[in-house]
Amino acid sequence: MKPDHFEVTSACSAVHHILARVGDKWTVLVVSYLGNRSMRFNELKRAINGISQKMLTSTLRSLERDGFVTRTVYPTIPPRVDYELTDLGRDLLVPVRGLGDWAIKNEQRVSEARARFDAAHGNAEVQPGFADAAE
Amino acid sequence: MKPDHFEVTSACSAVHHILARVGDKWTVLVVSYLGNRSMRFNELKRAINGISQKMLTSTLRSLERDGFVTRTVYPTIPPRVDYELTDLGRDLLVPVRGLGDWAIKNEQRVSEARARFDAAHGNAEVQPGFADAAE
DNA sequence: CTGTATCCAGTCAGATACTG
DNA sequence: CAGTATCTGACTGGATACAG
Repeated sequence: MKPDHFEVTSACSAVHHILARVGDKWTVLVVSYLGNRSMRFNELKRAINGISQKMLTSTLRSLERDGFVTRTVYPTIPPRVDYELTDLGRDLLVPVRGLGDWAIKNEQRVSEARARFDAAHGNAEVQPGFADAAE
Repeated sequence: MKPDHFEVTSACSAVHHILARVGDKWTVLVVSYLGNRSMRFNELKRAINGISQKMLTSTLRSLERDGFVTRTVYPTIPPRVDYELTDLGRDLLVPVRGLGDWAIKNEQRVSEARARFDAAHGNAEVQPGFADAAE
C-alpha cells in the first residue's frame, strides 16, 4: 500500500482502506459468493468466470490478511483449500449490501444523469457495461 | 471500464460502477468536503492537500457526469467555479457514511487481523503495541 | 488442485507547461 | 482562477509456465 503524501488521521486511512478494498475489481464478487457458503479455490474461479488465477489468489490473500476470510488447507492428495467468510467478513457484507442496494435503486438516476451530461457535451461515446439502462 | 468477460446483470454492473467510483482514491474525500458546503476549485484543491490539479478535475468531472455534483461557472474576471452536491450526491453520502462508520468502528479488528497475518507469515514490518495474544 | 514466478500490455496518477 | 495538453514512471491485471 502506498504511503499518503498528506497527513491523514487514522480514521481517514481506515475508511480509505476499506473503500479501496471494496472498490477493488473482484473483491465484492468474491465476498458475495462466499456470503452464501464456503467455497474451494477452483470452485470460486469457475463461478467468477473471467477472473485470472493470479487475481483470485491476490484478492483472497488481501481478504485473508484483513481478516475477512479464512483459508483452510486440507493436506490431501489432491490438495484442497476452503475459503470462508469470517464474522468480520459477514459483518462487512451489511454496509456493502447497503451500498449495493443504493446502487440498484438509483441506477436509473445515474444513467439519466450521464445521458444528460454526454448530450450536453456532445460526447456520443458510450461506456460499455453501463449505458444499456439509459432511456 | 473494460467490457466484462462474463455474463453480468445490469444490477451487477450498476453496483460495480458505484463501488469503483467510491473506491476511487479521491472521490470520497471530495464528496465529503462538498457534503458540508459548496466549494470552489482551488478551495477544494487546498483542502485536499496532495491532490493534483489533473486528478481533482477528472474526479469532479466524473462526479458531475454521474449527477453527483453540479458545476456552476461565474463568467467573471477572474473566473469562478462552484461545485456543489446534488440531491443524488447527498443521497449517496448516506450509504457511503454507513460504510465509513463501519470502517471506523472495525478499524481495530482489521488491524489486529493484519498484525496476526503478518506475524504468521514472517513479515515483521508491523507496528508495535498490540501484539498477538493468541496461541 | 492450488498455488508462485515472470513477462508484458494497458491504464493511472503526478509533474510540468501552457491557455483563456 | 480554472482548467487543458502532454510526457512518463508506477502500478494493474492477464497470460503463461512451472512447482508442491
